[in-house]
Amino acid sequence: MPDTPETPGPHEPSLDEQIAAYQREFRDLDPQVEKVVSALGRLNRRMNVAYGRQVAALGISNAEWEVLKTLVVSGAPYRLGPGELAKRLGLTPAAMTHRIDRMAGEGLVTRDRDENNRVRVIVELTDEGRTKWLEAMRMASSFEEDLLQDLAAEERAGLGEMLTRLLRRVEDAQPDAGGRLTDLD
Amino acid sequence: MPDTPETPGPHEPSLDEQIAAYQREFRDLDPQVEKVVSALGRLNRRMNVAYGRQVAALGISNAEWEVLKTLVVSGAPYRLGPGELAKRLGLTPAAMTHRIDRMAGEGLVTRDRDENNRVRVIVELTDEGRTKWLEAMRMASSFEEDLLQDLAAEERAGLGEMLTRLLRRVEDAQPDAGGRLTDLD
DNA sequence: TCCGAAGACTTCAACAGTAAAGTTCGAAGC
DNA sequence: GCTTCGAACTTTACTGTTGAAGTCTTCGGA
Repeated sequence: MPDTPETPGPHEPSLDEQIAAYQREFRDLDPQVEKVVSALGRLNRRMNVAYGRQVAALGISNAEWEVLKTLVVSGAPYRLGPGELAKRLGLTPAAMTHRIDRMAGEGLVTRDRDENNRVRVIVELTDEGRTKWLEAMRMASSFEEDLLQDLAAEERAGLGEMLTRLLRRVEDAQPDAGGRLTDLD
Repeated sequence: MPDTPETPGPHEPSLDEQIAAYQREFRDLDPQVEKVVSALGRLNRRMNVAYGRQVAALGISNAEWEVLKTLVVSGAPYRLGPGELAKRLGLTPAAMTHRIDRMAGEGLVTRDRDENNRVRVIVELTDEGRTKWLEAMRMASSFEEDLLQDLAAEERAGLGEMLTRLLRRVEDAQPDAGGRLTDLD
């Protein structure tokens, strides 16, 4: 026995190996379904690592980039309240408070009381924040185009269509799930 | 003016609205690419929420479920070291130590020193852990089949094939990214 | 007018994760 | 055989997130 007998296999399993292992333990598993789901999960994880690396070069974190994106999507004048931000980002209001603190300290956003309703707070993107978003977006979109390079135009269309169909299905199943990730019932 | 004038639009943007907003700020964006990427991200988030809800019913967290899955994939006798687990899960060894502590306390795994090499530690799935995995897997796979219900068999195949092609592309681009999520260069 | 309730954040304590330093055991050289 | 090096995990200090309690403002009724 030349190989280390006690070490099972210090070998990162491929997608197919993973699915085969599941099937050995759970006969009813549909390998085609599992392949889609597992590929989706792995792909997403790798992409987040890649995004993290890229935006780190701009001196921001993935978490901060998410806030910038949300404010940009809200459109000019790029203002949202902490509560609304928290809801869209899937965070608790407490976490949002802290994140805004940090980002305000870095000059990416401003935080002010709403003069019309002094209970509300307005978080607004600064010019610097908008610039960071643009730089991050440039890097991200070039990465994304590179990623999809091997897919023909009609494949991209089909892929986008199928994914949005799946998305619609989960959204219908859990109407509120745009909310907090921890909103577990 | 009946509507609140200062509130931009407390309205969760749809995928298409989001992409349209990006395009207003960044002309060079390819909407087809962005649609694929954004749908993928949203879908993944919703699915994680759904998984979290389901496994919570079994008294475990998503994080714990990931550990169970990794041990099951490793095959009988369901043993891996903390370091290997950490690498596969994208965690630091320190986080792994803590997570194993918790799971050992709950009886899902055991943690023992390797008698052949007392520097090493062996984490092994217990019967209870294996049962939990099976229950979680049952729920997950039925959720997943329901999710893919609207896709014809050939669509599922095409989707799986495209996703694995994308996965291969990111993996080639960052050969080590199976590692820690924070391994940002 | 005043009071009570609700809404929108913030604060606080506890928990999960990271980075870096510490510990322990095994292996390789002198 | 002793020592030094390195590998594998643990510990420590700090960051970010959660859940619950607290604060402040507004609104509606007595």
